[in-house]
Amino acid sequence: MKLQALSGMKDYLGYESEELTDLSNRGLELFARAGFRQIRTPLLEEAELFDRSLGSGSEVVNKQMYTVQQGGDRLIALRPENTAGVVRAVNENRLLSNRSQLKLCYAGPMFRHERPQSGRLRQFHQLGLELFGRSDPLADAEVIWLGQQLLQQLRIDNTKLLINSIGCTECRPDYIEKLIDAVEPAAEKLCQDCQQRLSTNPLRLLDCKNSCCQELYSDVAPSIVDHICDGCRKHLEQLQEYLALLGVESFLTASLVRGLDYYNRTTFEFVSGDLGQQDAVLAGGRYDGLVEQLGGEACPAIGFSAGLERIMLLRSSYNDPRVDVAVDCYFLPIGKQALYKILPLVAASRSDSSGLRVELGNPEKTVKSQLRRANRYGARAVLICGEQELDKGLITYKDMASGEQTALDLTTQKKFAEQLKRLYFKFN
RNA sequence: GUGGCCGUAGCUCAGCAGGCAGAGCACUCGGUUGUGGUCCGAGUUGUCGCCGGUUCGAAUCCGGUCGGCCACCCCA
Repeated sequence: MKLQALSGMKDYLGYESEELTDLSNRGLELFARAGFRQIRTPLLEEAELFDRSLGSGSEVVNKQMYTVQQGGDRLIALRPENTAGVVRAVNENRLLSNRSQLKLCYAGPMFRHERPQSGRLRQFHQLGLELFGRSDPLADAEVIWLGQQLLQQLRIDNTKLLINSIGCTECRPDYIEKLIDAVEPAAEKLCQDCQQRLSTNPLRLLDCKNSCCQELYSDVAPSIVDHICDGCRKHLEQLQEYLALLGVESFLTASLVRGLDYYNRTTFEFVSGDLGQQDAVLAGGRYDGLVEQLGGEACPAIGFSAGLERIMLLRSSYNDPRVDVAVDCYFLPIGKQALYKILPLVAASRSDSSGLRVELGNPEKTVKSQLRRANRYGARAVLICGEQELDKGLITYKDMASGEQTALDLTTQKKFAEQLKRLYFKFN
């Protein structure tokens, strides 16, 4: 059988890999300016960590984790998301002792075993941040503002910010009860999935994509924002005020219910109409109970993460940046003697401070074919060395755009480098 | 996990009521001395995704499998 990448796993070639690195770096830099320090946690964690944080009933934990049985009954898992791991690390390294606030950011691969689609891979990359120790809506506003800044700086426009509050442990159970009461009488009209949800995860009824269900809910289902407690409502209202103040436009969306159990109060999602069904580019929410739930001192927190592959999809649909990087100087030796002369110059030109991209030809090939290749590489300058040059201690500088040729003195390397630079910048 | 469409040269694809595997682009070389792009000429490239079945004969029909795209589910 032919060897090939696993389903849903992708090779990032050339430009794609470079862009992935570049996007991560630009994001982390933006976060750093807002005081976030980097954290890099292991790709593997105990599976229990995700059971206890995301919720053992959640789709991600139930069906999408890559797990490995290790030793006796120890089950380990490739991380399907990063918040749980970060919280584990915060607790384990006691990062919250002696401080009231902690800001962390990260970028790296996540793994979910689901059916691949555009914008959905089994190994994908997320860029995100977590802010610990702040329960005030100003923290939410700052975090959401950073999300918006990130998208803006990466030239992702046409996104829409959806926000919602899913209440807290005090008020959510009451709401869920009311929701069930309202929907249950009509249970027979619901789709299969919703009938299931009614018993397993009633909140998720709200974001069913079936239009029949949606119609029913808009008729009978109470809106969650009308039923959250005073504290939660004030939090939401204050957040909306701050967002307005920051110039961040948001749309209150009662159906925005996220799939991970740890969220409370604020949830938000930046969605794009240009991504097909996988429309969330950047999403997150508040998770005030998680730190304690995973064994730490109680500590409120909020965070988000962005899907880098989805960002790349959006960028390529707006502009087509797939241009191969051109070579600056192509060294062209004619014969082995010339190679001996040229090789040290190539080495020097690649390592000096000029930053020039340098390519070396093949001394066995004809001048014609080497020049062809130099041209294909987009070389701006070619440095030719053959018998004629060797005799005189010279090297020929050829500017590819004009075809103009100049002789450079080869007597000392330093002198050569200076001349090369001068000529190169004269022509470019 | 469920369903629909797809898989032929490095790339984009044609060929498919069963009869020698194709085109464009790309690539290599050449168009007399050591000069690219444009032009002209020549040439190379295949496990037709894989395994099996039907058949005298399968890229073509059938079954399975792997991979891709899309939708559901769910999510970044």
